[in-house]
Amino acid sequence: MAQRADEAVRGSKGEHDSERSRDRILAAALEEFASKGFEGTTTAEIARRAGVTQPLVHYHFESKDELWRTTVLHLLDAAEATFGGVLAELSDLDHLDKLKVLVRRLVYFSATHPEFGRILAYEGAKGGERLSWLLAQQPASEARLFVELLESAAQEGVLKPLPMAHVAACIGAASAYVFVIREMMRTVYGIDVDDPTVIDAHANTVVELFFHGMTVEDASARSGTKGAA
Amino acid sequence: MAQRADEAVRGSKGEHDSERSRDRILAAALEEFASKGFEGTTTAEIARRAGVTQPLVHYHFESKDELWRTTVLHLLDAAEATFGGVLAELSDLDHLDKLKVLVRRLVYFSATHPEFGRILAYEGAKGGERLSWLLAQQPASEARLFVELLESAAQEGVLKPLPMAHVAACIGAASAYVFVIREMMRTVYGIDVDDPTVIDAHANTVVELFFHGMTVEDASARSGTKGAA
DNA sequence: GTCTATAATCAGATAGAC
DNA sequence: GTCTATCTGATTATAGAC
Repeated sequence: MAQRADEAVRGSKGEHDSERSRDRILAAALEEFASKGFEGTTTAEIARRAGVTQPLVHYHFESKDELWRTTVLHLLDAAEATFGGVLAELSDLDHLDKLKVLVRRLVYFSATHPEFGRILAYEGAKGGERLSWLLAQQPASEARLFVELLESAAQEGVLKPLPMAHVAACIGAASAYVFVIREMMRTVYGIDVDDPTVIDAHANTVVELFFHGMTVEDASARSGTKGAA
Repeated sequence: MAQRADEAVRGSKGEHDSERSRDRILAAALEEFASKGFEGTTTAEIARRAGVTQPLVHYHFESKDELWRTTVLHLLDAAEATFGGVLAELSDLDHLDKLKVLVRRLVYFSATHPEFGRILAYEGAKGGERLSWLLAQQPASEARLFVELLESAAQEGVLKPLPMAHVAACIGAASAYVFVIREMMRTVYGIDVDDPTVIDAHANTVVELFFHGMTVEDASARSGTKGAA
């Protein structure tokens, strides 16, 4: 289902010996682009991180721009693997339960691929050709389904009539942000967002917040909303 | 209340004629640093934007690093002007109403100073000296008061017992994100986040979401189940 | 205070040996 | 497939004229 980011499917396992260097460059590029943005990233630093020389980057990927696109395609593949077909799988659930599963999956994806949120924030702020290209890719445009699901749920009466583009942006932001600003969470709160316990706590918190709010609403005050510690 | 970002208070109005160039450089630097990050920004582009020559940037500000710090101090001054002493002003309100006012003010600040969210996301992801410096400034450390207020409210029983560092991060992210990714909101949803109507809608949405949730909670539900459009 | 000119370094990309 | 060497242009910063 996912579009392959690279050129072709290898015939067998280690067919080309140097697959390793290429992959290492790609992994290094992901880190660099996510932490310094496109303009702030240098191919020399990517090469250093990957343990190869700078010209090798240009051998495996024509240009810095092409390397960025390949990097983003890999991220979109991962997103597709996480979200592709999820609505079909969940067709038995009602809208509210579908949404809860999706939100939990979004938190999990953000935790395991914080680079995606970083790159999206970086390019989404700036605009330009790279953003247009990114948004034109299939998995990105499928994100609209999330908004549509929210709108369906509202029409059904299980969600309040809110501007769902805003709601979707809020959920996306709240799900991803603590993982995007990893270093800041560590410095300010001493929280390690790579800790599975923390990821779980965040998922629970996000679901509770967006579905029921943080206010203790009523008289019959429910005690434990689970998971929060 | 705010610490002055610049070196001194001018004696009178146009004392030094060229205040204008300096200010234009600072404004240009804000745009550039926010949209391309520190590493991706060049002093030449800042100069071009400000309509001056590149060496003038170094005349008014020693180095690129120093220019970045001055830029951030101006942002922190604006934050201080928006939030400084707000808790004192609101001392008559109960915790819940205080929080609602703060959240609305946060949305408003994020809308009028989207550069702050961008720079914070950029540096917060990367870590390093600039982030440490930023977090050590007064207005940044005062942000902890927000978490403390959340915790007080929870102890009082008006908020659910949730991990408030996560809650604060979620609120901050949801408040700021749509303004951070301005270009993406325009491209994907056709929403102009500079429109005062949109800012208002976002504030209302954020308050509703975080305080009461998006679910229609109650018993007197409509069982509609109309066709899921 | 602002400019032109320029130094010194760094960036992306290519050529060619192995 | 990977390296060394290198070209060209950009980038930060300084020097010095006006």
